Amino acid sequence: MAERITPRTLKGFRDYPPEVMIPRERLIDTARRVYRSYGFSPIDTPALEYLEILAGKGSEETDKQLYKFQDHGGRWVGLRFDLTVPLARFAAQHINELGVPLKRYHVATVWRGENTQRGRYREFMQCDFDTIGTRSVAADIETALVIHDLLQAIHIGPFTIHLNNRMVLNGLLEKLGLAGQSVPVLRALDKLAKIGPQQVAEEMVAQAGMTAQQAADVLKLAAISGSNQDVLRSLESLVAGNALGSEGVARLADLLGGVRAAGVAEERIKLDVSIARGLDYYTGTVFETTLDALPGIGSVCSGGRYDNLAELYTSQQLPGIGASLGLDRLLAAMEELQLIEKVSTAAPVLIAYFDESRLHDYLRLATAIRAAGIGVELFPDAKKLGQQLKYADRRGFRIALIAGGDEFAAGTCQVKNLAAGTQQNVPLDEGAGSLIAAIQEMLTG
RNA sequence: GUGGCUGUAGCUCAAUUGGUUAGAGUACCAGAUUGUGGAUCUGGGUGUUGCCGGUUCAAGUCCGGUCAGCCACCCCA
Repeated sequence: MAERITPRTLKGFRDYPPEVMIPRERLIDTARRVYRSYGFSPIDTPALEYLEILAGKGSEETDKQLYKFQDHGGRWVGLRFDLTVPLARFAAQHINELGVPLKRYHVATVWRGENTQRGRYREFMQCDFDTIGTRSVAADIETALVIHDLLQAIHIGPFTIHLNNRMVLNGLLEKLGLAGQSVPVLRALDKLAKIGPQQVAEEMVAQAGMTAQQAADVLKLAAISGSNQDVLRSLESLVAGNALGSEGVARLADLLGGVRAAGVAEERIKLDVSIARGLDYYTGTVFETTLDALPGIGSVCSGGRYDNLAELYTSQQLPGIGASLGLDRLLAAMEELQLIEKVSTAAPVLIAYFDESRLHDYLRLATAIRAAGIGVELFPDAKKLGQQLKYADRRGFRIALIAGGDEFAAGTCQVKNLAAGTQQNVPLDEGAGSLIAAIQEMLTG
């Protein structure tokens, strides 16, 4: 016997069986539909890019996580680790043909060679949407609305979109004479919920070179709470006299007003000065979205505004705003909330292969039902009916069609509702119209 | 990248602490009136105890390595 190769997957890489893939695709479809409804258009870019494009950001961490190698022509190449860098390159290369604003969405796989943990894999999918080429707060509002509609569309229950604006913090830092220290400050601030104000203050003193008083002043910002209007008022007085900070507060007010005008319920939106997002390229509005039922899993949709997306690749100024749906997290949440039905068939109807001499009749039936836009599977073997029904049940089919000699003689077909256990005899008329109507009624009812 | 925990059937777990042929539930397959599933009954073990090596008369059990998973740190563009 030949030596066998052990079937296995790489660390951090996953197989997706049907019952995982079906809800996954459904979620992605919903995201695409919502993105499109706002005029975002799909793009795609190569998985593999010149290493210099990907490594352009130059941070050590990036470099460590990047999958890189020499291709057959000796070129140094790497797998994309997010969709933002490819977008920047794409925009720099094509913006003159496409014009602004450029509204695109991109659903694609990315790779990071980082250490794995629950929910952190080396290959995963991102679902980004961005608006490039405008500073208008209208784009910020629209981004919030897309997040809102998306979460609404997946029926996952109440959620909260947390809003902040980097300009507020940067304005405050300017006022305190700490301009330029926003990166270490944000990094420390981001840990607030985890390690508490005391340790955050210590880290700020140690990492950002702040005095204890300055750290306390910054933490004062993070401690602001109350209704959105209360927060706005507190922020106004905190950054009073600083142009940047005041603009940030004004933009938050505009964003809030716009979202409200578009009909979003008040409780869906929360000004939250404590959210920072770890990413240091955000310069204005930042978003995080949590599920009220599962705050512990963190943000399921995050993003923000950046000043200059493509500065590494072009002299053209390309401001933008966008966000990314946390697909894996969202699916984990749906699983935990038991919103995912265990289904491993993509078609709702199974035709039992009952009578071997009737194969052509079954095929004609299937064709007619498919033509009506309904997915049908014909069981491939003329096994015992009980087994076929068991198969239908296990896979999660909704309806089984049963037709044998008796039915064909009477010119009918049995339509069986598998969940309810009920069934009815439907005449097989020309074009199977009655049958299709019965199926449709059963599927919607 | 650092440190810790774990790895037995598809899944959840057992195996008297090193003792001889690795078990149970569930799932799966076949059958129980060759036309009706989710129930019941019968039969079937489907496993290189993750992998490689070491210690020992004897290893699922102890040791080392490796691979994988989980947790914390780091980081998360």
